[in-house]
Amino acid sequence: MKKKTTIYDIAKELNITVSTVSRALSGFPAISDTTKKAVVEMAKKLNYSPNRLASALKSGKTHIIGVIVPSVQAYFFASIIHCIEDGLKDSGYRVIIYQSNESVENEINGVRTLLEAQVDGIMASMSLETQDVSHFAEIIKQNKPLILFDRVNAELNVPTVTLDDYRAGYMATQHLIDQGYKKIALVTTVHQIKIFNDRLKGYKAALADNNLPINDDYIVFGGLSIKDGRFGAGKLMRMENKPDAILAGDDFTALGVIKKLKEINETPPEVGVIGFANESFSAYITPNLSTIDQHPAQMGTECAKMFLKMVGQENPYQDIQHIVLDPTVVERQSTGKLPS
Amino acid sequence: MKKKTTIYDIAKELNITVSTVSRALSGFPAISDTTKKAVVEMAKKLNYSPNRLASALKSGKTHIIGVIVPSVQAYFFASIIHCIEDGLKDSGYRVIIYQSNESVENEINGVRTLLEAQVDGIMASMSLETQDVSHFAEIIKQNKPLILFDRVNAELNVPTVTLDDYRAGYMATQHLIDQGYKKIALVTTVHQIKIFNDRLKGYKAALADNNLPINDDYIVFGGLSIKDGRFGAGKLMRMENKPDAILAGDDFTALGVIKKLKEINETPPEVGVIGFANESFSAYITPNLSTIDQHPAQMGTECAKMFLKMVGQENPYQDIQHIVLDPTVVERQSTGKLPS
DNA sequence: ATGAAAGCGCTAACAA
DNA sequence: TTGTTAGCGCTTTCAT
Repeated sequence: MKKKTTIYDIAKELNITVSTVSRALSGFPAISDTTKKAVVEMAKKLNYSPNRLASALKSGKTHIIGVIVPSVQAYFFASIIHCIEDGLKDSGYRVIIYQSNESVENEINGVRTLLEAQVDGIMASMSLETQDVSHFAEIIKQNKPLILFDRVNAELNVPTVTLDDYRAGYMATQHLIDQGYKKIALVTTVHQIKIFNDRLKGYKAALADNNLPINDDYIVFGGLSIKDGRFGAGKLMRMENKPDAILAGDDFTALGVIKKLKEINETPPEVGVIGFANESFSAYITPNLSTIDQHPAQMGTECAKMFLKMVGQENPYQDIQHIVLDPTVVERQSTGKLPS
Repeated sequence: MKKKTTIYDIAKELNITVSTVSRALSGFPAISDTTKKAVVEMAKKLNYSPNRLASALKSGKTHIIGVIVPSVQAYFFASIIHCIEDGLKDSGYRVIIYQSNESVENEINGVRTLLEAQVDGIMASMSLETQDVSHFAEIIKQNKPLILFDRVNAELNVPTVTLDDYRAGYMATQHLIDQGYKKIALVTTVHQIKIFNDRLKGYKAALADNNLPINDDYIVFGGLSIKDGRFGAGKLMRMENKPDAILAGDDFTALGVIKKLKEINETPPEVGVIGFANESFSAYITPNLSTIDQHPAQMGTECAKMFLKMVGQENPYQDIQHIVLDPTVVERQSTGKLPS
């Protein structure tokens, strides 16, 4: 393997010094056009490719930002990442993705790995398991931008981009009520994550505002997955006073609920079902799934904008903003109750 | 922002030299247990975090490998990545993901970015647009491992992990024939990608082997997406002598086909539909979609293994292997033709 | 407009 | 077992 070309090779070839080459290559103003042109040409001729590692080591800036998400397999997170990349690419920032797979341990590892890789900032959405957030504190201590999105934590005093989850829970419940459902159950996660708590509050508030009783037996705490959805629906529908609609913690859970309901011949919209996230499949299943759109694209864009703002100031945390997006109800067949 | 702790700080504190610290931290054998323990303790006390950049610059190894995929939103690619990560993590390699979004330009950018970031190797699945592959040649020139998977290119003399796509095309077609369909159409991509050509050959071979005519009008060349599926199905079903089954280029396309067929009251399995990739939604749509499983998990695992083997040898390309996996038919409702 | 030189944090060959 | 020292490839301050 022949040695890679460095700025030294270019300098030697042109009988100038590395500093000149460095400046010519990085668009430094005080450089003659002749020199600049010669350098650029020689660089191309020698097939020069800069070593970002070296420049990062010296400058302390890698122009790489790390994004930690539970999983990239969810369309929701994939979309956010896509928009973060998009919003950042013009500024020369690259994104590297780290998946926590809903495990705190992986998440801690992720923060460490990214920090050791000297990323210029981190954006994260927490795993379901995460309670203690001290691993994130290290990022702040290093004075690097940390932005939390969707699954955030109030303890950490950092900028956030979230959905108004209280409203989301409220709207989903209200939608079911508007459609004529009266006995509305909730299948959600046991984990103490703010957004799920907020949704729960929204759910309860909507019931209360409509003078409907809050039945604790109607609230199933479990996981969020197709399997959990099946389980939750099964449990609910075996009750004596069974619900006539189910609000599921996310679309995967809602999918499990629907599958179960179909099996026991309570096919939606007979029993109403609504999910969260507007996952890509939700429009295609039968009956297709009503859901709450959480606007991942907008969320990603806002994260990117916020990051750019933070790196622009000497103290990234001098002005901590919290952006809250409005949820939207996506009305489909699964909540289209017919008048009885 | 207070300065970060370096090995110099640890050395000074302990009155030893940086080399000792470096050795103690990296598990060098010839070091006394006392020193090692003291160093590790002091490192923890000073909240030391290594700067991988510096060590990478010096050693020439970043222990990061880059993966280029068309898009992470497809479950197929997300699964591959997941298994690559899994297969590599015990060896201390980290994965960074670059999405080409099916554009050559992005792909070229991706190779450059990853190379400049000094990754230790690259795994890639090519974009639909890619014809010229010279950007990949640079990786080989640098003598870094390059592994191509799924969407590969024969020009590049590198290890590959692929599905037997000829067989996949053949099996899908044979399955439709076995189910009683006789007039089988194909909706595929215009792009000259090997795997799609192979499938086309398999499709034709299966028809020929069953003494069924090959009707060129039954082969629609377009894109691969829900929209393209709708379009292809529409075009096919408007024909005078319309097909009784459609083989779609991937599951997204198949989904579009199904939607169109339902609209025009030719709901599968009346007209048979089969896709490729076993995307996550295919089991949940109605009718649920028969498809070809391409074993992404195995593909990812093989990529990881191959990489580890390649980095272990002084010349990574001394023994170029091509791993070919066997496709599996996943039989579901969309091809469940009833005897007429 | 260009050059000289120090140094980012770490590793590793050579010495002791 | 530990220390000395020379870089890895680049940026940047201070001269010129």
